[in-house]
Amino acid sequence: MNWNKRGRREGGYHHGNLKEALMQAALDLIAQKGPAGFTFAEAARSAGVSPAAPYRHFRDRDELLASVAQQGFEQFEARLTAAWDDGRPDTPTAFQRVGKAYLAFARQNPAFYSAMFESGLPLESNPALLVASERAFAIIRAASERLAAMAPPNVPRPPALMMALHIWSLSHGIASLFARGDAARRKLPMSAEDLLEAGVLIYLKGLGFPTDQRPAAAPPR
Amino acid sequence: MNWNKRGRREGGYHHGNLKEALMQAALDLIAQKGPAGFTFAEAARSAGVSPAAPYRHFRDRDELLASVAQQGFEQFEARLTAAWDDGRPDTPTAFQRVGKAYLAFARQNPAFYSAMFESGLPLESNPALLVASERAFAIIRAASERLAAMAPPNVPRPPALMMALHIWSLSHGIASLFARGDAARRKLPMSAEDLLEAGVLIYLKGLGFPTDQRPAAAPPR
DNA sequence: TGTACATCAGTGAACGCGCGTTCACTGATGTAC
DNA sequence: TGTACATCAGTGAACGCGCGTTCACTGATGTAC
Repeated sequence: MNWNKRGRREGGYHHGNLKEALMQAALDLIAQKGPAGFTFAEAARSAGVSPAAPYRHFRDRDELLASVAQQGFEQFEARLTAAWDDGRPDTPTAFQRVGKAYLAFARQNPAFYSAMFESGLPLESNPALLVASERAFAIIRAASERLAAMAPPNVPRPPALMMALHIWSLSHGIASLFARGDAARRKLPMSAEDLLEAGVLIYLKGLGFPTDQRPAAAPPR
Repeated sequence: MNWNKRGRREGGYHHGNLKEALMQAALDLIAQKGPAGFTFAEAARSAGVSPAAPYRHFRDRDELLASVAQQGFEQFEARLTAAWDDGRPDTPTAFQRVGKAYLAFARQNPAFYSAMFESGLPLESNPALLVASERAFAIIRAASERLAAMAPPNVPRPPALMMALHIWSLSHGIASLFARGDAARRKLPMSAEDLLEAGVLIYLKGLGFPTDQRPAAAPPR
């Protein structure tokens, strides 16, 4: 196969890697000009193929965009999973790390982020996209389950799903407003990470968790 | 002036209301097809004028989009102000009502919402837009100030700016994920309003506010 | 191991279309006197 | 009150352009035997 690292073919008739190359091209174009600013034809051009070639791999522009968004969710899930690290070294530390990973992803992958959350793709008509998105959320939910299980005995055990939705929403709001990687980012008198960490700490305190989140013993499996 | 309620002129040479009519047309088109899916030419057509007419009022498509976003922020501010109602009948009630108004705006005005937050307009190059956006945020901030002033004497008084940023982010996250008025809305096993209210209550509890937020006396002016 | 052949993944030319933009123009409106 | 005139806010025709899409085609690849 004669294609190089950038996904540009070098001379052969067959590209060999066109689907990936088109998605990468779309991503680059989204990064430059927003989700609105990429066209099928331009993606083909920047992958070095004729304008008819993409039709072998995607029905239309929207299908390409949906593939990009789906790949984004998969990478997002992988990042969250890595950040969670199955709750090591302790649940509260790992929990906060997941939130940081959320912000880091938004900051480092603005094109993915807007394809995933701001491209207007309807989730109903993209079941694969919905599944990928739910898998990413499942990481936050699993982390919340583990944290909820750690609630002190004297307080009512918080519903993990609600916790997860609150944390997701807070992270998403901060990411969208203050930690986005593009020109629409709003200025903030502190780091987005600090804002999120403080918010999560206050929220957990409100649920009855002790202020010092470091447990004496290892968290329950 | 011979133009009717829909902003369509009825026969005269001069439209008389074209600027407003173009913004309304853009809003309708955004509602139908997302911020990406409207063109200068189409806005002109649906306002009933020639494709050259918009140039008398807007330099280009982006300037029209920015005007729409700015008008959106102004209406948003008005809604938040009305919801806040200067803290009546009491600060905590009014505070929660502001959050609800955030969600209601997102739900009822998806076109404005996406023009304001998801159109990728850089805030740096649109000072008027930034100002309009900050005015809307100022309502949340003023409400937070008043609430922070009500903190019980035995707890450290919370920084109102941080509070405002947390509430804004949480509201924005919930609105963007679960209360949007378009097809990208995610399903939720409860109402977005309930999710937000619960989140705010837990957050305020974490700051040391009493669980029952109704004060015995009227809040301080 | 070679060969014939089916299939895959691309080409490139062509098309109709709508967009953005410019231009000289003109009808309507407002105002100075 | 009338009139002349400047200005405003539109027209409509024209243009070049790039996009989406189709089509018959063809080079490359894989596989049956």
